[in-house]
Amino acid sequence: MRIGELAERTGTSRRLLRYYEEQGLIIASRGANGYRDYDSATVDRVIQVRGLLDAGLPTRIIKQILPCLDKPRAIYFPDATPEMLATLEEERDRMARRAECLLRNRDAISEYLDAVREYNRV
Amino acid sequence: MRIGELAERTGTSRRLLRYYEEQGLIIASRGANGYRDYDSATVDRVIQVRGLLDAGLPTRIIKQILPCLDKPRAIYFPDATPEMLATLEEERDRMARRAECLLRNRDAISEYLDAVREYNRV
DNA sequence: TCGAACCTTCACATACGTGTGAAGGTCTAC
DNA sequence: GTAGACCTTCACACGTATGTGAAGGTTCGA
Repeated sequence: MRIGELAERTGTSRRLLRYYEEQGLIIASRGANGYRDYDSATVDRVIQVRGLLDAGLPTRIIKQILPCLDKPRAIYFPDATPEMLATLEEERDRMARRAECLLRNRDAISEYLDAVREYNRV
Repeated sequence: MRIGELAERTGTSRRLLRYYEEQGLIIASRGANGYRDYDSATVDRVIQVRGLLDAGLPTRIIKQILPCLDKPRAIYFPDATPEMLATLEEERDRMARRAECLLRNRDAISEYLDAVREYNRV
């Protein structure tokens, strides 16, 4: 698949797809003419990357957690240094805290909306 | 409380506290000398704002959801226009999606870490 | 064979959160 | 009264994710 199709299927501009590649978040092989050629699994990968970016993670961190997300495990574990594992744990906890924060505030909004609806009903 | 104390109690630079005020996220009264004077509740407010910023929300959105977060309700509901309510619902759902994404990826990281530990144990 | 629609790289631009420093006013303690 | 610690506004700068456009090569259908 070429970049135009990937862009359409992920709702992402070509510019950003090239940027994600530059940041090491996706990879593309090249045809004889230099055009990028994407594996169909890249669609899910891009969607996942966008979700994480939208959740506030910078590309630098996303790149670090991507190896965890491949199923089945493509990476052989000996590659994982203790520092990498520590970073991952830290980042995992950070994500949990972010999620908690979001859910707490989501609940507050819901509660507020309920109160407003109640008010308007009377 | 003046800006220095608030900065220390929230772990936030003075520069950012002024920025948050400029963005309408916190308010400060002014002493006769022009110094900002903060209510003690501002500490929690700043911490909440930082959590939301860290979770990827821009100040523009945070400003919109802040009225939901005051307890007890300081805002009288008639102020809430239908458009505001729609925006809030939308943003609430967006936050839920972000949280989901984070939790899903947190789980994937945990799983990966478990697998690595298992590998290293053998 | 020509034009449209795709692709390439390169580069400049913007919004946003944040850092930093200048130039100057205020307060407190010695 | 002066030194130091606080405050003020203003402005320039940076990193990151993104937009946009130029200049040019490729592919494909009429």
